[in-house]
Amino acid sequence: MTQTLDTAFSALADPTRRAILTMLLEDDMAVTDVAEPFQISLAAISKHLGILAEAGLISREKRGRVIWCKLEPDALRAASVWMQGFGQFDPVDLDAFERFLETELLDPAETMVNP
Amino acid sequence: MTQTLDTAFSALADPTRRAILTMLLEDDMAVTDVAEPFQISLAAISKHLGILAEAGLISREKRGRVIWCKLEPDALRAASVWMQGFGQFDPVDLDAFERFLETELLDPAETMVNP
DNA sequence: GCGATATTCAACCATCTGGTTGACGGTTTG
DNA sequence: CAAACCGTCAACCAGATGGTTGAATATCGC
Repeated sequence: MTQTLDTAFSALADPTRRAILTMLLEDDMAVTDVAEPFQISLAAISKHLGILAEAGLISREKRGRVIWCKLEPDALRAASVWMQGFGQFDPVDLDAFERFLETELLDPAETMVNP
Repeated sequence: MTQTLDTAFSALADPTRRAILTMLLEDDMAVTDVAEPFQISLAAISKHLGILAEAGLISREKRGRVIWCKLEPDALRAASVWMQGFGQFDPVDLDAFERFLETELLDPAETMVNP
């Protein structure tokens, strides 16, 4: 449990990785396609995906020479449950979240540095 | 927003800091008292509290020579909202969380390494 | 089989992180 | 006032992190 929270939260602490998760929310993607909107090297993206997979936030499946990345929200649930214990949050404002996602999806690399 | 998530998630990524937050859930505490159950130095705890405060997760107020630390769950809300966007989580199992808290509160330092 | 494509591996680098210790500045108390 | 207490600061250290480049490993299409 503690281990799960460690890896989950530290995986989520990086804006590039959060942007990747947001992209995967739309659809499964190949590594190269995940890397496309970012300015960093493919190898760096590959490392990020490794960290996300290690944290259980995504899974990777090789089909042919392409590796497909898939969102795996179970690890997020653990972290979410932990956080819900603090404070009686208002029911989640999903409209606000949708608006946030829209801007985020325009250009993940952009919103990463410029909220 | 992105900045908030960065600092909030990376603050939450450390088990010592999560343990501190859990302790503060019970009541406000002085720095020395926060440090008591841990084996690390007071200075290290002071740094952790600085990081938590920077992330907006706690606030600190000096009264006399004692600094009181108080849980400030607003920053958690932002992170929680972000996470809720992923996956249709089941309604939070608060009973499970209470059980978790009970074990956690027995000895924060212990549960940190030994879930 | 060969060249192109998809992805990782390995080595390296700069910077951040979490910890230590010792000195220091306020505040309380005797 | 002096001694004790509360907490931070500064300097330092080992190890993690996020990035790079170049070589290596599969797999595909011709």
